[in-house]
Amino acid sequence: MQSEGDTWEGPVVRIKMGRGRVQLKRIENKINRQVTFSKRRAGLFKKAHEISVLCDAEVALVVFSHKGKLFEYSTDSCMEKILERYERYSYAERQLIAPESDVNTNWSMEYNRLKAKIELLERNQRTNLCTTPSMSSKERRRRYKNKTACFLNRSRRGKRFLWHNKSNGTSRTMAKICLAAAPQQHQIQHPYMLSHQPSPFLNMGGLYQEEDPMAMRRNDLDLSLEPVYNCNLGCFAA
Amino acid sequence: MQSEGDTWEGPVVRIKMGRGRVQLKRIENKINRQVTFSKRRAGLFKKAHEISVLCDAEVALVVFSHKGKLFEYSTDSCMEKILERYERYSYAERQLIAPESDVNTNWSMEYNRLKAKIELLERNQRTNLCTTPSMSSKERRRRYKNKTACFLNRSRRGKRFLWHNKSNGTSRTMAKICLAAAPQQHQIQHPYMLSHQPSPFLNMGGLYQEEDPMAMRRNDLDLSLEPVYNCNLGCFAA
DNA sequence: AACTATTTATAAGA
DNA sequence: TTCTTATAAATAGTT
Repeated sequence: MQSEGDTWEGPVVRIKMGRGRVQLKRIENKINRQVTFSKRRAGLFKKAHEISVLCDAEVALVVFSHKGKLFEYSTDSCMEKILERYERYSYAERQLIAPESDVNTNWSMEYNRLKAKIELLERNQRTNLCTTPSMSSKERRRRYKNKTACFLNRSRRGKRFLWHNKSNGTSRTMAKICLAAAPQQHQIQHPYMLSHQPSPFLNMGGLYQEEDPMAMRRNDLDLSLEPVYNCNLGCFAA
Repeated sequence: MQSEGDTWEGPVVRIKMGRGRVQLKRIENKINRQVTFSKRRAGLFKKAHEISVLCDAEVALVVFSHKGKLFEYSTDSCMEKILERYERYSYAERQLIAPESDVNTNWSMEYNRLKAKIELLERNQRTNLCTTPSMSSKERRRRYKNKTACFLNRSRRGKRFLWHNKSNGTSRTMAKICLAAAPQQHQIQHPYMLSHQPSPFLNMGGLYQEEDPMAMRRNDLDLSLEPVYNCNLGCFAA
């Protein structure tokens, strides 16, 4: 793309980077969009990592490409924990904002009761990781997932993950990895620094299309109440 | 901080930006850390927004400052939806990783039952926005917050959020807002572009301290496999 | 909050 | 994809 002369009036909707100029709007050219996505994604992840380290912040970053490929980054505390913390925060936030609203005390109480119960169940589940024989295949799979999740969580909780960069023969310690899963490829790569050297990991065929609108429903909000707001949520503690 | 001469060997752990040089490690000076956090956060959010627009990507970014203040950014599709999508991906992923596991069906069933119930209750809550008269002030505040969140979410889900930049008299269309909740302040601001013009929104007292060390644990390894593999995960669709 | 000296990020092009 | 390069953007240290 050639620059269109030297005029440059810069409303917020325009940005200029490197050579040429770009409008802050969707890049129509598929190839360019893909290239830009790769470059900027790497830059974004790098920035996320830097701020987390320099400023001791907790960061969770989720990116879905236009094609539905997932890329994620999170600080040591792990994605799930950060998202849980986020939910808790949002929850508390919402509560704070709407301090006067009273009507259904009953279901409100019940609501809390269920939450507390769920908290317990979740813990239990993490500990036992088991399912009953009468469950449906779907349910079974869900259980399975949970189990795996626990396993992963445990791994995450441990020391950092060591990844060997085969490209140059050196090994680097990376706290985070960027896992990209797509119809035709699945790779683990360093979201920053090593972003130019993706390491093939899994490669599976198949197409995934998000077609069921209900499938978009949230995993029930995972309002895991946890200790962070111990003062406010103490009542929910198991 | 003065540059220490002109030598510059750049291992991965070092970065140089602007004047001076910086090691990619926690900034010990509290003031500097805070300033750097603000600047980089603005930059990070801006980048996140840019990639989402330019590449038509869906982005969710959650940042907790060292002090526990929350900052968030998400594309139009809204944070909750993106996180839901993320959960689904991760879920399918885990399923793929650990396809064999099953044992406690009973509590498992109960667990799901409760979840479904909560789902309903949550919807109900969003509709009614009420609290019981017997709740503590803290609890009341939490309810309140919830209410506002709902409002915000609704705004987000609708067309873009219009924000008037009073500084220059022009109005800009911003899809996202940055919601910062903290002990001493609560504000909504544009995470990018307008990051230097925070708009006071709410200001509430209260102290929030992240004291639980476990809450800081990291996740390393987020092996999210995602639904991209419909062949494998189609069965998980609701 | 501004101001810059510099470095980093990146759009094109190869 | 990956590298190179010209330039714009980001930002550390200052004011």
